Amino acid sequence: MINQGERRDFFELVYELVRCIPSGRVTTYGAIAKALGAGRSSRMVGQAMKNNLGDYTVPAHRVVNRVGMLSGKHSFSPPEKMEQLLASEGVKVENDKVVCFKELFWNPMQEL
DNA sequence: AGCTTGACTTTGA
DNA sequence: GTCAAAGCCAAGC
Repeated sequence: MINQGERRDFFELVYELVRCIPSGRVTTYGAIAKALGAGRSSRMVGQAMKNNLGDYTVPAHRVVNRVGMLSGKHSFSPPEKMEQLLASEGVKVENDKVVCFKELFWNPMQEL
């Protein structure tokens, strides 16, 4: 259980889960939110990521929306950094979308 | 206490 | 299959 104490903010829980994402794999905001028991607060996951950019170091590039599109790539220092990082991990990105997203998708609940 | 915002998701056409 | 509209949840003001 990633949820040791629900005292923390939603953001921290998101950070922990995102840190657990294996290299070369990606997941969706909804899956994260659901894994945390937040239900449909997928938007908040994104906000957490944005917050992380300034405070914590989390592989936010491995988090995409439900269709595998790099929704938040614009929030990266250079937007191109996101696809670059993904490419470095073996994830191919085409037109801001993850190729074979279905195959690369990492289900948090399946691993946890 | 209430309203606005958001790196989303789901549903209906 | 795609496009537009409504919904949900939590944080920030």
